[in-house]
Amino acid sequence: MYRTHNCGELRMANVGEEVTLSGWIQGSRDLGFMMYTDLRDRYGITQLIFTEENTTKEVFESARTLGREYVVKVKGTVLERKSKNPNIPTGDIEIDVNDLEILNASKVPPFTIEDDTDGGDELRMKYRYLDLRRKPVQENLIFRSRVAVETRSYLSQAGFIEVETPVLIKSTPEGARDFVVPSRMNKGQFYALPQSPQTFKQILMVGGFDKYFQLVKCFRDEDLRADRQPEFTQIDCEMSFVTQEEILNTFEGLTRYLFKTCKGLDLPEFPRMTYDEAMEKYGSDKPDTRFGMEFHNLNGVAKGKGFPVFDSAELVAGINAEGQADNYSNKDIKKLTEWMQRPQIGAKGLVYVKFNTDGSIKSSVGKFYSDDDLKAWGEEFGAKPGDMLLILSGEEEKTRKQLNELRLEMGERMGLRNPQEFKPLWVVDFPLLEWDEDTERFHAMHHPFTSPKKEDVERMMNGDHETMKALRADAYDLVINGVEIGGGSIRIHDRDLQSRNFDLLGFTREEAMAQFGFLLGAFEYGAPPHGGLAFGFDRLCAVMMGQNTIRDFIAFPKNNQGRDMMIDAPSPIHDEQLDELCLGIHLPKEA
RNA sequence: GGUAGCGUAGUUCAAUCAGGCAGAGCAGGGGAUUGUCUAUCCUCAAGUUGCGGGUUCGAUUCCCGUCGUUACCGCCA
Repeated sequence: MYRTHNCGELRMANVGEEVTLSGWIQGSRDLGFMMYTDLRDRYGITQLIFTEENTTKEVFESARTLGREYVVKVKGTVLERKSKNPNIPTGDIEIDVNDLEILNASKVPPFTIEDDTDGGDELRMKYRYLDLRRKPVQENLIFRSRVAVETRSYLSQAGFIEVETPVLIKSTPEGARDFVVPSRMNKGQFYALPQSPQTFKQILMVGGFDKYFQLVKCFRDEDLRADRQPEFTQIDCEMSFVTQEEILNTFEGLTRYLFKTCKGLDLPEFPRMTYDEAMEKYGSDKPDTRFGMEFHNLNGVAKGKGFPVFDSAELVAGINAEGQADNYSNKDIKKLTEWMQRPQIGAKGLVYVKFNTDGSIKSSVGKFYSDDDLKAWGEEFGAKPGDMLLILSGEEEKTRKQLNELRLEMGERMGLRNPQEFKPLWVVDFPLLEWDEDTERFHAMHHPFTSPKKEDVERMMNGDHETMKALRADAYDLVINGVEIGGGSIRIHDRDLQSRNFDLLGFTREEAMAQFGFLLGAFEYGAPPHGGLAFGFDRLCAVMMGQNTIRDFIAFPKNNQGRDMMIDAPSPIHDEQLDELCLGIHLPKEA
C-alpha cells in the first residue's frame, strides 16, 4: 500500500497513529542532528522528521540523498510538533519516519515548484508536467473542474440534455478561419474543425431536443491573445420555444448558481443595456461597469468657440477622473498624452480641464475657453472641485474607442477595477449586420443565423442599403467586469428570412445551398422558433478567479504562436502521410 | 500582417544609457548547524551574452538581418 493518508489531511487527532504517505519531496532543512523534509501531493504538505535519536542510521542516510521532486513512500508515526507552523493545515504535526522507500528519483527541476515560481512562461509550458505540480495551477484546474460539474448539474436539473456534436465537420466561409483536416478516403477534400457547434445545435432543435447543452471544444485559427487560445471550451446551449427574455433569465440563473456554488458569492443585478447605449456611454460593447466614469458629449458646449480642433471634430467627448486634479502634474499629463498617442490607440492629443480644490480652473485649452465656458463643461459632468476632465475629439467611432481605452486605464490607475468585485451586464440589441468597407459587403455581426428584431423583419425584407445598416438583432452578450463571457441570439427559423439574410451577406443561392443546404433543408420540415447562447468556459473560469489569462485554466495550453511547447506541435509530417492524403507542401518563397 | 518589449549561468535578473576583466539572488555540489518550515551561516562550481553579419584596436553594449518569446493592434460571425 502506498498511502493510508494524503499529505494534507493529518491533524492533532491523528497523533500516535502509524501512517504511510507517498508524494514528492518539496525540500529539506538539514540541521545536522536532525532533518526536516517536506512531502507534497496535491492535497498539501506534511513535514517528515529524521533525528539521530529516533531514526535508524540507514533511513537517515537515505533521507539525506533525497533531492527535490524525488517520489518517496514513508512509514512513520504522527507526532505533535514542538514548534508548530500555523501557516499550513498540517502544521501541528509531523511524521517521525521509520521507513523510507525512494519510488523514483528526479533530475533537478529547471524551475522551482513553488507558488511563486521563478520559471518564465516558456519554461513552464515546456515542462508543463512540473508546472502542473504547483498549487496555483492546480487550484485553477480544480476550480475549472468544479465549474464544469456545477454547470452540468444546473443545466441537467433545468431539463437540458447534453448532446455531443461532431468534431470533423465542414468548412464554412463566415467567421473565423477554420482549422482543416484532410480526408484520406475522400481525396482532395477536407473536414474543418468546428468554430462552434452552431448549426448542429440548431438542427438539434429541429430534431426536437428543445433544451440542449454541451461543454464543447471549439477551434479558431486566428491570432492569439492572453485570453484567446486556438482551441477553447464553450458552454454551448440552445432552446426551443423561448423568447430572448427566457434565455437571458435562464443563463442569469446559471451564472448566479456558478458564482454561488463555486465562489460562495451572490451576484448583484444583471442590468440590461443596449449596444447603442454601451457604445455611447463607454465606447465599448463590453463595458467594465465596476466603475462609472461614463462618457459625456461636449459637442454642444465645446464647439463654436474658436478652437479649431474641436470645431472640426465630429465628436468632442470626455470622462471625469474624479479627485485626480491634484494627482496629475503637467508632466504626468504629458506622459498620459503620449500613452494615448501610441500607435495602438492613436489619439491625436488629449485635453484636460482641472477643477482645482482652490476653485481655480486649469486647462490645456484655456487660451480658447473662458472659465465660464469650462465651468459649463464641468456641469455636463457634474464635476466637483478636485476633479479632472480628460477630453478627446475627432471622428466619432475612433474617438469613442480611444476614450474607452483612456477610461479603462484611468479606472485601473484609480484602483476602481477590483478583482474581488463582480459586475455582470447584458448588452442587448446588437446590430444585425456590419458593413465592411474593404470588401464592400455586409458581415453578420453575430453569425448568419441571427434573427433581426421582429419589428425590423419587414425593413430587412424590403429596405435599402442604409436601412440594412440600422437593423437590430435579437442578439445579446453577457459581460462581467468588462470581459465578454459569452453571447447568443434568437435564430432565424424561417427559410425565406434565412435566404434573405444569406442574400444580404453576399451568398449566391448556390453558395448558400452548398454551404448550409442541410440547415435550409431542415427549416422546411417544421423548425421551431429557437435561440441560445454560448459562454466561453475558459474565460468564465479566469474571470471568476480575477485573472486575465486563460492559459492557467487549461492543462496544456498553446503559446502565442499556437505552438504546444511541450509536445512541440505543430510539426511536419512524413512524405508517406502526405502522399496518402495527396498533399504537397508549397512554402512561400523567401522575399 | 503590424507596433512595442524581452532574449546574458540551470533559473530570475544586473551590467548595455556613455563600447574596455560579465555580476548578484534563487536552484545545485561540499561543509557547519539541538526545532526548522521557501531555515540560517561558510564555501565551491556554473557563461557560444539566442543566431548570423557589420562598424571598431576592442561589441553583451552601437548598426543591419534573422530566430524565439510576451503584450497589444489588425483579426477573432
